[in-house]
Amino acid sequence: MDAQRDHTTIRAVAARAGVSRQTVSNAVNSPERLSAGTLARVREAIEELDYRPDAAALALTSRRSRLIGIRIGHSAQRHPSAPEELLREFVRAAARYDYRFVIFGSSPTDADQIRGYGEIWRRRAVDGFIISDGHARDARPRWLHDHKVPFAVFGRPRDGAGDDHPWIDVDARAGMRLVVDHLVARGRTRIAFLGWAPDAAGGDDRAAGWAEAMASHGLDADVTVRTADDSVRAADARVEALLRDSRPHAVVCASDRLAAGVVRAGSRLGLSIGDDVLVTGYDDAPAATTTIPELTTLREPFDRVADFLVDHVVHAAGIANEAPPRTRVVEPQLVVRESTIGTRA
Amino acid sequence: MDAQRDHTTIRAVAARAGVSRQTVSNAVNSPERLSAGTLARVREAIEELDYRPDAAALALTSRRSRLIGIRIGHSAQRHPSAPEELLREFVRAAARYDYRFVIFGSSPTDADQIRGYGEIWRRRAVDGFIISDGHARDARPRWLHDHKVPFAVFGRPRDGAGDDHPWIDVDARAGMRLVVDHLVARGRTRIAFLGWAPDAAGGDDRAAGWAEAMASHGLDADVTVRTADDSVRAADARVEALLRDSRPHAVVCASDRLAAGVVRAGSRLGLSIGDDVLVTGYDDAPAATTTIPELTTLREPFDRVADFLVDHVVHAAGIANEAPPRTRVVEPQLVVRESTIGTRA
DNA sequence: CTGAAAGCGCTTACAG
DNA sequence: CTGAAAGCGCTTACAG
Repeated sequence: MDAQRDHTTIRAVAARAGVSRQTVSNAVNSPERLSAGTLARVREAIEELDYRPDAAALALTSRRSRLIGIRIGHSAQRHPSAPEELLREFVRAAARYDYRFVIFGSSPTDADQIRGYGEIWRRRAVDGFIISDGHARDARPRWLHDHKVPFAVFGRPRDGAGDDHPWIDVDARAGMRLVVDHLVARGRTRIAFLGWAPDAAGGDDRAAGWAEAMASHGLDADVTVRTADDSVRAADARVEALLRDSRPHAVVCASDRLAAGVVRAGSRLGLSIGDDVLVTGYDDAPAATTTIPELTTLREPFDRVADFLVDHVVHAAGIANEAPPRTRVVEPQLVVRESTIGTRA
Repeated sequence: MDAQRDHTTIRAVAARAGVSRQTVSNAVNSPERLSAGTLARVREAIEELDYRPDAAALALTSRRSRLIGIRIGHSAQRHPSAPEELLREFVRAAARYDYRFVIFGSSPTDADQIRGYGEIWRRRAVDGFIISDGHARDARPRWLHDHKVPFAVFGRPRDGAGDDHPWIDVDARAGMRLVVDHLVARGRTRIAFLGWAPDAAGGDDRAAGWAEAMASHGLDADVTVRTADDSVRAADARVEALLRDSRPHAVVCASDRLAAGVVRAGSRLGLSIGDDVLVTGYDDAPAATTTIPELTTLREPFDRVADFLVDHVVHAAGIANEAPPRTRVVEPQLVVRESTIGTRA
């Protein structure tokens, strides 16, 4: 049962090398203090015994767990709080500092999550948190800030909330401009928008971006439909009348799942998606490549997002690294597929 | 920078309650040893100061991190090593014991992963591991077993590998029987199978299960197609000839993505999926509900899988809980959707 | 350059 | 019932 018995400790290495424990510690942390001979001897012992410093002891003395906390589960918005692809980038980014991620669950409400942060923080089980699903009227940043917990947020503060914490966001407006420009270049002018019910979440930037881009081309931005949730089924049901009555040349969607619903509804109505009507998604989620035709969409640069967020938390935890700027906005990338250029292209 | 300064320690609680530090420890761990009065006083102090024992100190004295390691990323098979839904269940299951998960990355090769396990284990950064993507000729269980690391595997050992470690698996054969029975009940007899190239991964059980179920109905199991990878595109390309030449009544697929490819190809050929030809998937992944029509599929009981695996690791780490049986096989559940009953149903 | 001392925050025996 | 002692595995000053 007690599988933890036979770990090599610093004591064993010291005995093997014929030095004191402090000298072994110095060999690991301040090798320049040792004579070449001693250093070589200690290193050999470390090698032979395959010694690694104990994580708990290290955390206790350094007051640093080398762990970052992140919640997984549904978010207050319609997306998972941390899609797998993003999680993967977090792990990669943290590994640059020999940090790892601890995942925990909780309900999507801010209050429950704050309780969770508090519980973990009081135990000093992590060095900080990343909030991967920042939203409007978000109570979490303030709490973390007030409690002096290192953290950084994916998603900009809204409703005039202060910029008193680090955040990074994707410029959805710039993304929507790419989309609309692309559709206009394909000769479409009657371009509708399908989004979620307004609620100050990220979706509103997507809607606003579409409207702005339309205006910049001198086009009317008056055909808009909203669904209650981010589901294929809801989009399908909600968009059918639009497709039939307004006869748009293209439908710009706030997500790939919504776009998949448009593809469904359009196909059922006998429209050729990518020819009769162009459809675009957002996120480059798995749904973008399971439809017929595949979806033109916008991909967020998760790698840069993860680097930024991890850099901040690690820095706030006292690890020496270049202090990143307090905030940053990055642009999504247009991924062109059949849903806007047709299958015969 | 040093945000970690103002944590409440056991010393502060002791001072506040006017007792020694051990007495505070006893109040937390062995309350029955204290007199009612002292206990109340200590508890009040804990409450007022919002004290929680330090995780690192606890880990150091108890030799238990209350952390389980799991790798995320691509697997040697065609699936992600731990889809988000499964990860969520892991987190829930671990929380029952006040355990959490640490995630780390690595390439999909066994050798790299073993290196990773070793690195983490030597530091005693976790109490054990869960392998969520056990496969044939899997070198990881042996290594972990030989090094006395607590672990449990999702996926049964193959190639006559010993049952010397805990594992749980989903009975794909039983699942395929449900699928074939369902199709036969819908009056179909010419039932084809679309799977992956044989490679001793889990996919082979799915193929074998289909063949067995066919035989049990006295049906020929001779129409089979294999793709190189688990992609919609590959399935689409690969299945077109089958659909055209063999004219099956139904296509049973080894995954939802493959099934989505069949839906694509079938629709392009003018076949009505769910009527002319029935299609089934496997996994109840997001892809299952983004196709038109939505896919009948098999869902694996991730909740029971997670409970089993966590119970084992936690038990091996010395936490008192009921020792689960060494191995277990659970059955998937048939989820019937339009792809086998038509949209007019 | 190397090691004896003290301490990180806690727990487990063990006296009193 | 309560507290003084020793220790978990390490590191950081600080003597020598």
